[in-house]
Amino acid sequence: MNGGQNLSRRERQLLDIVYKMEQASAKQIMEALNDGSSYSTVRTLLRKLMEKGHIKHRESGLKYIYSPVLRRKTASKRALQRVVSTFFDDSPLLAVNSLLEMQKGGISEQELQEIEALIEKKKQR
Amino acid sequence: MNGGQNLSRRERQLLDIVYKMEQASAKQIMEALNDGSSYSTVRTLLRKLMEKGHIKHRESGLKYIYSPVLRRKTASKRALQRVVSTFFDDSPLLAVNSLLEMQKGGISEQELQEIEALIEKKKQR
DNA sequence: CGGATAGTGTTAAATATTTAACATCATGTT
DNA sequence: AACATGATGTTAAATATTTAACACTATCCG
Repeated sequence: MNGGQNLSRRERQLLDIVYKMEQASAKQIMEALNDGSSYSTVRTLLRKLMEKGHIKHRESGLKYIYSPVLRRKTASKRALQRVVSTFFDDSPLLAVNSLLEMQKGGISEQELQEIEALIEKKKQR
Repeated sequence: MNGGQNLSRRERQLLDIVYKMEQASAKQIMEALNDGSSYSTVRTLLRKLMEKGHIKHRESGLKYIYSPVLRRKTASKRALQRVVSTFFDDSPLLAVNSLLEMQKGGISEQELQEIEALIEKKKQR
């Protein structure tokens, strides 16, 4: 059996959906998956994610609404850290550079200015 | 059997190491893993990554040196895209913000200026 | 009530992953 | 030559993942 931290491929996939949606029922998650997975399958995976402590659920009427245990901010930092470590030699700068170049949902003039404002703010500390 | 794209947990772990190191022998990868995995185990995983088309090898004397098939830049963009999509509502701006706050290997005054320079450059297009 | 519907709980078979043993082959050394 | 060394090639057992069937429970509706 598996201690608790590592996630299988499918578990990771489901967990990412839960993070993305913030809150979702098993059915919504099944729909988000959008492969042919059965409802049973999805629920089995959700149960395992619960057992491993990655998600929790609350009852909403009859059904469960699932949500992540870690705050999104915490999880996102870890995810970014991993990418920065793997692909950018641990340099957030290089990662920022790559983000600036990102096509899809590219960064607008306006957003560039917001980033500059963030930087100015950060400099002052 | 598995078509070719999806990576198991362990395969992903190995592939990340290969991306990080750019080039490595099976032995180096085994050392980088730094759990008790046997040499055989590592090689089996490398073979699967080859079969799936994620890495290639060249012969160096007697042994193989493994390296990624995708250019690091391509792979890193995909990885960032995934994180931005999962955790930042598809907003690179929010991701940049998070990177600026990153503790480990924090961004120096100097680097902040470099980022500003990048932004200026980008604005001019 | 009685049946349809929409959910959960449990369990087990099918499949994939993970691990590593064992065989082999080339090279350098005594 | 004979042996140790350091690598690869092949194969199979152990384990984990993945899938889904089936049983069950509550609510809604005619």
